[in-house]
Amino acid sequence: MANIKDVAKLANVSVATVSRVINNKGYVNEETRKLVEDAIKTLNYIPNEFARSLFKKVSKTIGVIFPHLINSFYYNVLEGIEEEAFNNGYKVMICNSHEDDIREEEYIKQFVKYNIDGLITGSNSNLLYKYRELKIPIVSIDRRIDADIPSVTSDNYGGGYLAAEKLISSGCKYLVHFRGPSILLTVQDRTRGYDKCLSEKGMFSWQVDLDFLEPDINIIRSFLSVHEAIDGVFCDNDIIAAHVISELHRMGKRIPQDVQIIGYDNTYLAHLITPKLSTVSQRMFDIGKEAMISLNHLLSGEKEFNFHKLIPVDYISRETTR
Amino acid sequence: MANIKDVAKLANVSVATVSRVINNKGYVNEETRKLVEDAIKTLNYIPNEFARSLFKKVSKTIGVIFPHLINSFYYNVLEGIEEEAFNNGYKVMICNSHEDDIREEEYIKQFVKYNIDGLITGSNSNLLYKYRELKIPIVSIDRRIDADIPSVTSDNYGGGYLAAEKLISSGCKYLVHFRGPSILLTVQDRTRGYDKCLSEKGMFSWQVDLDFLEPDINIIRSFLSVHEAIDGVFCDNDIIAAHVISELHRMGKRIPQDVQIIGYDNTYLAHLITPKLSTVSQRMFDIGKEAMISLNHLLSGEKEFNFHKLIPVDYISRETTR
DNA sequence: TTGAAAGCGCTAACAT
DNA sequence: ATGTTAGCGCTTTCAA
Repeated sequence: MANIKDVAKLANVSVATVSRVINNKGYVNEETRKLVEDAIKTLNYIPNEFARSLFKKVSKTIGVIFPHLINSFYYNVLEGIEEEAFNNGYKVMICNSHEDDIREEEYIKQFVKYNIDGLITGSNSNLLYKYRELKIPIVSIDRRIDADIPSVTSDNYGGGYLAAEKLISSGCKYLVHFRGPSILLTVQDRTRGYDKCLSEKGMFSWQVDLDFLEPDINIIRSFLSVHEAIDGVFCDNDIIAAHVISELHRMGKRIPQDVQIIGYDNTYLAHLITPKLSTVSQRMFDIGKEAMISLNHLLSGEKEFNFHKLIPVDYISRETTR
Repeated sequence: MANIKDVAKLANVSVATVSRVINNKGYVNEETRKLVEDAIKTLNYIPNEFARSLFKKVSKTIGVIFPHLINSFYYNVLEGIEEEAFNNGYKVMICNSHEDDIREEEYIKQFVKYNIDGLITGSNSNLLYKYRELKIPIVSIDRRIDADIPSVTSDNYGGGYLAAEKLISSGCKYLVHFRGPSILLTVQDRTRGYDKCLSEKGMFSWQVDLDFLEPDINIIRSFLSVHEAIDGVFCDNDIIAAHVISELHRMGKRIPQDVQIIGYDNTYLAHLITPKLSTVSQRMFDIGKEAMISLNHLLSGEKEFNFHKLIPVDYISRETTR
């Protein structure tokens, strides 16, 4: 692998000149530039980023901390981050914390070793103080850690509100919210939005906690059998909604005539099941992209931007609502 | 951020000694070691990996090239890679090529800038010669690039064979294979395995190409309406299988009495739809893990290992087969 | 057992 | 417009 000295020798100039050419900085004669560029080409020279970073103390790398990858939300967000990072010359180093603080700390150490310039975190941990020690710009996803740390959040409150509104305006009287684990902030926000709309309309709804990935079908079944009158269901993801639908089928209910259902996430599941699922869609790619845009602002010293971005959700009307 | 000099000063030793301590290399008195370790702790010192890499010419980083992230196969594999990499002190830098050669080349450049130690590629591009120029160990996923490049492949041939065998042994006579795009190697392999079993049993099957993510329902519908006798269907993923099932429902066919169906991938979709889908399951996490294990062998100079790993598939029997 | 010093590849004063 | 050189933080010979 050729280095800057080799190039300088071949082009018959000093390393400083080569440096000027590759960084497009300082005066350099057009002819010498040509000479250097030719040398670079023939030697297939690519500057060593380590040497550069060692001096400049920036790495053009950002770290991303996520609790999992196996979850459509995170890898879609990751795509958005990666896209925007790439366009700005940043590399992405991923940390999969597995919700494990020890592991996350280990990763944070890696991050300082590699001098990452910035951090995007979607972790649920309480390692904020560790993040701060890094003394680098941080952006938080789906959670407002602190007023001075920019965040990008999906409008969960709005999503909950929207779902309630749709259900009520299309005539539902007896509602249930099959939600995710209520320890999660996102779930709490959706519940608040949902409840807000309910109280505005003077309505009531049951709330049932379920696991996101493997919801307990027996809970759904027994709830539905006890509450025969239910005619409106809001589910915190499409998986739960799919289970509810198959349960209602078993019970001989017609959808959407007897019961209307709204899911969340608009996964491919939504248009696969019969009837096709009406659902609230999160703009995951945008969330990632916006997070990286915020980070970029921080990185370039810009202070005037929307510090706490709320990414809207979209309601996708299909066949499970009237 | 403290550096090695600060530590040396505080411990009243030379930087060389500190280096010996942090690398556990060379002679160092137990007492001095204690001194140094204390200094490291009080200063919260973490060695700068750039300076280290600059000298040692290894980065403890590997690159991963994937065509997408938005695809359960890739992010599950990524989890496996990440897990094993982390356990061996390697960081993962991801490259999302978007099936775009230009973009992939750009990333390869990034990789050399950062001196990555090894590469795992799941790309479908023809940039092998570019990879080779990197002069670093490479492992290929789901594709055997070349005899001298270790690969980790899911047993697609076996999966196809297995599906045919199950269908035939449970009495199917008129078969169809709704497969993915036949340009894909994985699809070709499954088809070969499937056909092999068929020819052994003296049977025949139709082959229909479909898109993996958004299969054209009209193609499925028209095929099924023309070929009324079909009683066995092998689908190259669960999404296609789900569409086939809803189509068969529409036609008034009973599953599995009239028609039996086998999917592929064992996504959560499989146990969500009614009836629950019998399917072929790929060990995605293992594929990633094994790829990193192979890379690790290469990285540590070991030459004696299984160069071309075939990861078995599992048949998951559910309600769409007899 | 420890320290001094050269050097990894690059950048940026400073000098010319 | 170009070259000389110190130094980024670390590792490793070599000498003591």
